[in-house]
Amino acid sequence: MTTEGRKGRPTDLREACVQEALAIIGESGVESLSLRDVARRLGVSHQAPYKHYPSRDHILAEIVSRSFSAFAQYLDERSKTGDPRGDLREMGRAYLGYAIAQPLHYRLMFGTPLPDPRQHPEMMGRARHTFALLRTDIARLPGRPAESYSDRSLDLDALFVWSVMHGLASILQSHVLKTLDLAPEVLEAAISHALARIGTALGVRAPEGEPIPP
Amino acid sequence: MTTEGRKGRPTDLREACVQEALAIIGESGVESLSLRDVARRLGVSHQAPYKHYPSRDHILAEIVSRSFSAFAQYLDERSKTGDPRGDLREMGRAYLGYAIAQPLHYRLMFGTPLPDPRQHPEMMGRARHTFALLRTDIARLPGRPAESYSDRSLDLDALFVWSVMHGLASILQSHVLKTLDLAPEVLEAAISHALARIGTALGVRAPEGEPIPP
DNA sequence: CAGGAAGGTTGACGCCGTCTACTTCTGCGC
DNA sequence: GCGCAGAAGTAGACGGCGTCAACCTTCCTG
Repeated sequence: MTTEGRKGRPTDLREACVQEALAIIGESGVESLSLRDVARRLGVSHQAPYKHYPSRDHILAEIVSRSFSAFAQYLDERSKTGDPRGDLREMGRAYLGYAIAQPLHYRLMFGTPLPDPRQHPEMMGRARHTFALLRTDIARLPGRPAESYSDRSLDLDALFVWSVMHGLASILQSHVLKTLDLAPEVLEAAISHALARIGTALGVRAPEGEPIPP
Repeated sequence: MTTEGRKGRPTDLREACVQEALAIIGESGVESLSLRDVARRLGVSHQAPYKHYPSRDHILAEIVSRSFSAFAQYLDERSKTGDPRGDLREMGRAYLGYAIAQPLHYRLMFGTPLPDPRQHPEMMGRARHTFALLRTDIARLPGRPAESYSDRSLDLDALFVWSVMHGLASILQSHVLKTLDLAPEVLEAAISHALARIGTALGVRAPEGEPIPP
């Protein structure tokens, strides 16, 4: 192994900076991330990180890139039911579960202005991959013969489904939500309800006797 | 009138600070807003704003509050068709239109961590008002007899519709979207498509011969 | 062995928010 | 008419930030 967990001057400072920055973001969010703090926590001078990253934006891009990787991997590892309807639902659950479990990392990916994307193609590749996962799951839904389902309709529906998930993920974490004084049961049921509504919107009928999946 | 448009030492510095800060946010976003810059642009010492606001967060809260007011007013002034389906669609259009026309103000309201909401109740009142507008429009939809439509279902559907709109608004402005290389027609049609899908999701059938409203 | 690059250090600059102390103006009670 | 309190504005300082520049080690290589 080439890195040490923490402290005692890491042998691989470049990697240690990323890890420490990830930890800081997970604790208190992107906006409170400072390279000086990273250096301080690593017991290293405030300029040391600059030997490995030209600027704060560059280390941020690296972190965003890894967040996308972790997110994509998480979505890929979701439980697969074999049933297209179930698969899409599990995808939605995985998406929202991640957003709620890692709110600061989620915000990092989708909630803050990113550094110039053209300079970080692999980060963008991960984003495309995630969208492709969603697109595939939707394409497999029953009642939608592939031949009558043009690419554009598919893109539009993927965009729609993504909007619901991203919107709900953002809203569930937003300060605004707390002032609405919604009943706790409403908040608990919000995800299942939204996923069921997505099913309805896409014309997928739940089998009889299965009103709303738990 | 008690304020001057710009320059020549405003008679009402408190108001002028808000206006200048709004302008800065509209130009370059919240994160680049600094009280020193505001003071500089107003030709006033860097401490002058602090005579009217205890901290940066307080002036920010004032601005967020006004953004909510403007947004709520905009939504209230949307065109009303008299038809519940059309009203909901126009509401969606107004919402997304505002988000796209004023991306930085929209991000200010929904995309950044807000100052402690409990200290700014009127700001929260505006947010509640907006949600109530949406709730009312949904309650009026046909095919949903009021008696069988419990408050919780209504809340859940309002949350769902809001998720779509907020999600789409965010995604259409996100850097991530640009890397997906979607066809321009897809992007143009995205809003209408999402609004139509909302209709389907809520069980509202479009009249025959009206596939997707323009 | 010379030399040079990679990696780390110290110091400085100009930004920022914020604290404190000083001035200037204004209105009000006496 | 006077004095004085308080509001409004100014000036300076502090620490934190990102970043630039200069310097020092260490170690690998031609």
